[in-house]
Amino acid sequence: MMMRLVEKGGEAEPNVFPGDGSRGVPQQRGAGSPKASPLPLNLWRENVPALDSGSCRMSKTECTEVHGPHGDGKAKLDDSLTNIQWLGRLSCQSFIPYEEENGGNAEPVKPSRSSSKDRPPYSYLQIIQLAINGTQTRRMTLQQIYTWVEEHFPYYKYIAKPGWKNSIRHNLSIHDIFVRQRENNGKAMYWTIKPSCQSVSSSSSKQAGQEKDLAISQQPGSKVRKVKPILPRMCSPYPVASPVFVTIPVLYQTPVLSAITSSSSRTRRTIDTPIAPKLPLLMENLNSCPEDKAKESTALAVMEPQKIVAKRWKDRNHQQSYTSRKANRRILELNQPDHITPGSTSSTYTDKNVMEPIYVSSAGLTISPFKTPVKTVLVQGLATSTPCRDESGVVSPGSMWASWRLELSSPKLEDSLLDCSLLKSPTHEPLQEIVQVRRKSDGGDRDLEEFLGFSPLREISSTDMLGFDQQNEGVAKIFSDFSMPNLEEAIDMTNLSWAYIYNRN
Amino acid sequence: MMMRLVEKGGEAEPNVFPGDGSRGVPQQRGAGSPKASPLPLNLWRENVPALDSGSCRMSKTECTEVHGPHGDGKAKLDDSLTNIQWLGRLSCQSFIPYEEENGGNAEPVKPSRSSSKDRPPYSYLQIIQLAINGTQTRRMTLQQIYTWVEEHFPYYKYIAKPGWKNSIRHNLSIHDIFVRQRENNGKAMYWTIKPSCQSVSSSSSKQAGQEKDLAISQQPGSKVRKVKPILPRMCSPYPVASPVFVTIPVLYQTPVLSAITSSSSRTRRTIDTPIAPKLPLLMENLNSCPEDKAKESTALAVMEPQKIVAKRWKDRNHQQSYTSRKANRRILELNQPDHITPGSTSSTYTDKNVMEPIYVSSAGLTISPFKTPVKTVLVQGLATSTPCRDESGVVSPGSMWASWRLELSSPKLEDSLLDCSLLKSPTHEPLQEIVQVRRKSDGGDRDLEEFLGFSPLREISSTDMLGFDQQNEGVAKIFSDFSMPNLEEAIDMTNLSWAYIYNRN
DNA sequence: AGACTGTTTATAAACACCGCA
DNA sequence: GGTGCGGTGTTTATAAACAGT
Ligand SMILES: [Mg+2]
Ligand SMILES: [Mg+2]
Repeated sequence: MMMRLVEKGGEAEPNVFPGDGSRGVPQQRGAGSPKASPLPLNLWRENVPALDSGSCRMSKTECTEVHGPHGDGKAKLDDSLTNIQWLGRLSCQSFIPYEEENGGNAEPVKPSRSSSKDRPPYSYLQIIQLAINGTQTRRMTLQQIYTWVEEHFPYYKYIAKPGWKNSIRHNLSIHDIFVRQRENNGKAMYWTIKPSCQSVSSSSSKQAGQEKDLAISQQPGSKVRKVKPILPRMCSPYPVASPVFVTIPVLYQTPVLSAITSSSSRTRRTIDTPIAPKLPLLMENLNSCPEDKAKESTALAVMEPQKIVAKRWKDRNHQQSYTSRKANRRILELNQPDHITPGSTSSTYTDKNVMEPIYVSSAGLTISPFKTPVKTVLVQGLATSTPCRDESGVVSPGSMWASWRLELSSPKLEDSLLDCSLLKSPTHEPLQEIVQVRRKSDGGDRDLEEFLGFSPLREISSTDMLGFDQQNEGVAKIFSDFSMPNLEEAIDMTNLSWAYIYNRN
Repeated sequence: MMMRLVEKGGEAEPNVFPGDGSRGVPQQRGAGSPKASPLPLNLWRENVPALDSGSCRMSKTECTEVHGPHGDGKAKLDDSLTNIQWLGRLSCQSFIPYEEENGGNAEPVKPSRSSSKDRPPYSYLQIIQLAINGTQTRRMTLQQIYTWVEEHFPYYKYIAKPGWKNSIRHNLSIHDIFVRQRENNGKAMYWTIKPSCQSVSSSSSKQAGQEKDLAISQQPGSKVRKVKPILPRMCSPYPVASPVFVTIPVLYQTPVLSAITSSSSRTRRTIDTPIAPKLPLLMENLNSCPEDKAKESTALAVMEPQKIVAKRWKDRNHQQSYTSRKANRRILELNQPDHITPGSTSSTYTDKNVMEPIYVSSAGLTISPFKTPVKTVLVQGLATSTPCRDESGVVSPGSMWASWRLELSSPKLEDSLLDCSLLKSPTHEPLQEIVQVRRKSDGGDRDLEEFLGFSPLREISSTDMLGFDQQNEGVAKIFSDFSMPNLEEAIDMTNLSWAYIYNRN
């Protein structure tokens, strides 16, 4: 009797991690009914496959629709004795008490938290962008995305429930920055990233669902599974960065759209959101990173969980709650200057031309797909080509996340060029960008640096184009559809440079 | 000891249905831990509050953050003995076997399936549109939306878990057709519907999650809770309709964007999606519905579940699977004509000027917020002012859904006027619309009619504006932001009429 | 300080469509 | 040619985290 596993839409089961010692050991299924407990017992599979094996009685014939790791969609109906895909079946899941995870007695099979089998701190949105941007052609089939993810994040290959592929497809579908394209002559469908959205969305990373088990684990007396280490959401989109050294430009902000948006003074979001002026890319002020370095690895910024940062801040400030508005504002003030009109002489943000590494997206554009205003954030710059301190053994909160630096092959720069001059507003005014640069080690920042353990990096982020309030993605849609130059028109960007941000008024 | 219920983000508990007999009867909590079972036991609360009471031992002090039905946000910390909000606590949920629900012994407290306490067959997207469009000003605060929903759909007031408010907010946020506006002078935030999207999305209704329990219930030997009666997704957006009598226009379809989209012949979606030409609203060819009727009640189309339709079709065609492509295509061909170029003489869809009721959105525009192409669908027209047959007692599949006709106060027509002339493409070509009209009782339709039990209604649906492939919403965003006339500029639409769809070529 | 409001992500699921065997 | 099935893509529901008001 062959029964089909409808679970997870017939998605493939995760693979067995090589050298895990768990190969062939069936996973436990808890106390419920063996196959179809009406209760979704767990949201995450255990970090350690086959951690507890013993009471799992899943019959092999129950899983006929599993296939291999880099499934080409052809491995079907493998019910031979060598089929061990079902080993990691999600319902065969152990319930490790929360304390046990943090407890001293390290179980032998349990990998360290900084192991690469941990869940990466990137959202699906980011992961897909990383995948697609990691290719030369900047396009990928769905299967290629699957493969890339599995190869770069073993978590999805070995640990995650098969539903992660559903999530990949879901994210491809709902995010408009991902556009389906059909191969010129062939039949294959490729997923691409809209040129106008060429940046990793960066709210690194998921703030949702990541700790849905935490509340449960905090219930007294309840034995709960582990919380997957996913970083909480950070505020700022952070582009897929290649380090570029520029002279820090003046921080200007132009009230370009005050007439268009005509928002009342209460709509803080519209008003405070920096408007993106047209950013001229000139050569004078840029020390481009050596091309080989840029090509060798495009590092992605790694951030610490907000809670860790907040806790440190809290500890340092004597029980000051990290939810304190004042503290938050203090941090944000460092990151996001007030609205500065061109005429105003805000001494805090006057121009200081210092050579500093700045991370920009390869396109030099960061169009946020989100409605929340782009904020500069406390980010540890990791994209420098200098080798980072190796955290051998000790798993500090900082190093835990530092291990998630991605080694990505740098995409061809010319592939990502955006001809910004074609971006026009309906009133035929050229779009503008504002680049925010957070200054370093200035006054109160020192506190922050010390408490953070690193120097907050300057950051460039261009925000909502033309300030369409919360609908900037619509702008991107339109203009990308109409005004975007062909990707085939390769333009050498390696010699482009950032100029001073200018105020066109 | 006061503990805060984090469940559902502190959302209010549902109220007790008046005359339910369940007032004051605590809900059951199953066998798990009383308050915080780590397992999300149920996705839906039982249809019948306090259906099984006995083992619930939830203490009153556990629920301090519940507030009243039409919560004004002020009813907090009501832990008096009169507080019975916790009666319906979601975890106090009974597990009624699937058969028991359909079984003969009707439990006294269980309402009939066609009761208004059943879950309405509308998605949140639709519900919110219904709510907002039901007001004169076409805007609502969040609380007003809550209240409207509770008043119009008792399910949400008495049955649904408090998470439904979260879903409302979620839907307001993710759907770009909902735009936040601040009151001119005041502080209140209002939710509005973008004028360019003035239609009820009408994929009536949810196809997701609606039957997530069905698969479980089909597991042999597993006792499962009931399946909430939510209609599966229909294909076609169907506008919030006021019946308007027009002469059926010619079915034209203009390949306006063939140059712009430049999609290969494989991208079926792009090619087959009708392009929306500019729709001139003239007076000659329209017999507007009497205003009083239109004002009295704007009915929404009620559709039958797709599965029911499909089953009937299947039964009628002797075991022909409803998944048969041929059958499906047969149906779809009736609904969606092939791409008709202006020059082509498609005799199937030539003009027949017959007076027929057509349901159009008050704005005369139906811009789909979806990527899937708009398809006309088998829809039972219920928006006529003639009283519909009352289904007293008997719950037929058809009448079950017919009971969900909404009695909505007709919104002011002048509020929804769209000045289409201002919709311009970036190439300054006026946008065009195509109106699809399905013809009635023509040839093969007779089969369909008979098997359906009603005459499929003609339907007007303009589709993707300018054919931005799957990104029409972006277009709407832009143009609504830039070119939409003020809503304050009231223009009398009651005398407007439909003209023949014309091909500007 | 806390409640309410709004945004984003994760996850599961239903289902349509399509290509292929 | 038909047909069934699996892969792909879209949409909805729900829960949750968390930021903003
Ligand atoms: Mg997409
Ligand atoms: Mg919205």
